[in-house]
This record gives sequence, C-alpha cells and structure tokens, in this order.
Amino acid sequence: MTISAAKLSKGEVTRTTILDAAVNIAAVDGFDALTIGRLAEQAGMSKSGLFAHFGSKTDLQIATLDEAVRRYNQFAFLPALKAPRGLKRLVALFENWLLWVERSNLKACPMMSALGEFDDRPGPMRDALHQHMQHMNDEVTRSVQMTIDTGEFAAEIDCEQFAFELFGIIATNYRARNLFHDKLANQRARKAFDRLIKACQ
Amino acid sequence: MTISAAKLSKGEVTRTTILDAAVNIAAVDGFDALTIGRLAEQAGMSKSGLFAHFGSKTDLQIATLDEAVRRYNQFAFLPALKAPRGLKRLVALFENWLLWVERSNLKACPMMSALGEFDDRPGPMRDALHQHMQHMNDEVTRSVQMTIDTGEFAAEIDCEQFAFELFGIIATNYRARNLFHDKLANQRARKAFDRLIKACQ
DNA sequence: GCATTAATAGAACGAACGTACTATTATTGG
DNA sequence: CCAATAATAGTACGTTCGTTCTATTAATGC
Repeated sequence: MTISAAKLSKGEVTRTTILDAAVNIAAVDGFDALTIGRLAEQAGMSKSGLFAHFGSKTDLQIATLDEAVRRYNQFAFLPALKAPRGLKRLVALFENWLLWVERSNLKACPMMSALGEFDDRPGPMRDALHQHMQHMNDEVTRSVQMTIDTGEFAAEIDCEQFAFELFGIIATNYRARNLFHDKLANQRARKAFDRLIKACQ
Repeated sequence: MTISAAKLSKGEVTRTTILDAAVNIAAVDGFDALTIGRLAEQAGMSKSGLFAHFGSKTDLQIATLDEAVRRYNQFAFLPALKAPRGLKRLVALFENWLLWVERSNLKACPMMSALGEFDDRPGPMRDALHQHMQHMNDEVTRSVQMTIDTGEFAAEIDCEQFAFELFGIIATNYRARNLFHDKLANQRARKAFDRLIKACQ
C-alpha cells in the first residue's frame, strides 16, 4: 500500500536507463568518455534515438552529473540528515560518504571524476560542477555551525576551515582506495577525522 | 663558464618542444585530450612527423606524465631536499608544493589531472601514475621518519598516516584554488598543515 | 479508435581520430 | 664531402565522433 509514484512516460523511462549507463561510464572513464555511440550501444538503442533525449553532448554530460549528485544525495546526504543536529550529524555525513564510495554499486565516484576533469576547464560543465560543490560545501559548513550551536564545538571554530579539511580527508581517502588499493584507507580517514573533531572541541 | 650541457640532437630538441606543449594540454584538458592532431598543430609540425617520436598515443601520454613529474621534481621536490633533514625539510616539501601550483607557469597541475583521469582505469597509464605516486609517497614517509629521528616528532608517529593526511591537505587546497578560486586556500592549507605538525610533536 | 504527438530508428554529413606506409628533406659521422 | 641515417612531411586507411534530417513506429488524449 505504498503511495504510487507518478507514472513515468516511455521517454522518461528510457532517459533513466540512459542516465544509469551514463553515470557508470562517467564514474570510471570520465565525462569525456560519454560518447553518444558508446552510450547508445550500452543502452541498446540507436545513436539518433538516444541523442534526441538530450540535444547535445554537453547537455548529456550535465544531465549525467545532475543524476550522479541526485544519487549521492539519496544514498548518503539525506539519510545523514536524520541524525540529530550537531556532532552526530557531522559524523553521519562523514561515515555516509565512506559508505557511498564503498557500497553505491558504482566502480568509482562520478563526482570525483568530474572534479578531476573540469576543475580547470571553463564551460557549462564546470559551472554546474561548481554549483553542486558549492552547495555541498555550504551544507557541511551549516552542519559545523550547528555543532557549535549545540555546544559540542568551541564557539570560535572556523566552519569553512573545517569543511576545507574534511574535504581533504575525503579526497585522500578516495585516492588511497582507488589508486593504491589501500585497505587501511578508511581506518586512516577515521583517524584523521577524529583528530579534526578533537581539535574543534 | 658553466659546464656545457650535452648537445641535443635535432630529434631531442623537437621531442622537448612537443612535450612542452603536451604538458600544458594535459594540465588543463587532461591526458585524453592529448590528440596527435591538436598537439601537432600546437607544436607546428605534421601529425606523422610528431607521431614518429612516440610510436603510439599511450606512449605519448606516458612520456608526457614522465615529463610532468620530472618538472615537478626539478621545480619543487629537489630544491626541498636542500633543507636540513627533519621538520624544516617537511615544511619545505609542503611549501614548495604550494609554490609549484602557484608559479610553475602551468595553468593547472598535470599530475593532479592524471590522478583524476586514471585513478580507476587499468592500463599502462595507471601503472605509470601509480609508480610515480608511490615514489612521492615514499619520499614523504621517509622525510617524516627523519623528523622522528631528529627528535622533532614523537617516536610513535605513524609516517604513513602523516603522508595520507598531507596529501589530503594538498588535494583540498588544489580544489579550493582551481574550482572555487578561493584566495584563502593557501592560508587554510597552512593552518591545516600546522595542526598536523603540532599533533606529531 | 482515430488523430495527434512522442519516441525511436536509419542514413548521411564533415571532421577528427590513431596509425600505417612511402617519400623527401636534414643532420651527422667518417 | 659523401654516404648513411635520422627527422619530418604527405597521403591515405578505416573508425568514431557529434549532429542533422527524414521516416517510421509507439503511446496518448479525446
């Protein structure tokens, strides 16, 4: 007796199928590897049929990034908001990121791929990426502020600095996992995170 | 009256010219964007003439990565080794990285590009990248050990953990600079680095 | 159920891709 | 200085690229 979802039109179903394949390709081989031909083959349809859904390669890339972010929010960010405001939520945000990398059924993180590819390349993809990342950064900053408000962090803590350092831990953890296949990566990340937390109390 | 460098053959000169253009392209647009045609145009020569220097695109990419690492070592790593062993050298390694990002005359760091692109893609490029990064990691680890040996760090410090966290600071600094154009990036990185150092004493 | 619209396929385009093969021009060592 | 070799250009190949246009099939609303 679940509330029935709005019925999807045929086109919307196909679009979802395409984006599912696209997110997987982008995660491993990057957004530049999102070619219409390869994607059409993977999705089992014609190039022109697929192309009609997006109108341009750039729009396809942006749609894929949006879908990746949507999934991250669904999988990791929104669940973390169920933790009570303050330190517990901060820990949930961090732990859910680790979970996302480990158990999202993606072989890599498409957002991390996008960061590597479009950091320095002006254009609509960079703009979209910047907006998403800014938003994520703001959310972390807000959560840090709440942790100050609950009294769990000292009042003079620099929220932006915390977000800066947290992202560093996340980035080096990702690299240790994927490049070095370091089995201690999560352990090291937690140690770094604990140290960061302790310094704020 | 400098010691004269070994005379370069015509081919070696050309190869240097090509790799110079290649490093710049790879830094901004990535190693996948290193197409023979684009590179030939930028270097002012024919596709086939350029191609003959490398034999395959993969070899060209690897040569470009090697050249990028060579420049980094020349610009940042080797000079840091002139600092005395211990904390001073560790600081020099860190500060020279910041310098490299800021003043290498590259619009981005090609090694960071490579990390984003080949983290998760098996193949010769990933192997080459892994080897370079492993080497850099080892060098940092060794320098941390020396800092323990000089008595500036506590004996029980985990050298690998230090390298892990240092790379996180470097990664988030890079992102803050390039994606967010954050003018406080270096300042934040130094604050994080100081905290890391303090925790080891 | 029929007209309308949405969704997909097919074929074709000019361009760029990586790579091979053959010429032609520069450089070099004896 | 001349023969040997290295360096570069030219041309052509089969593929794939992103995109457009036209046709065909499927879903939808009245």
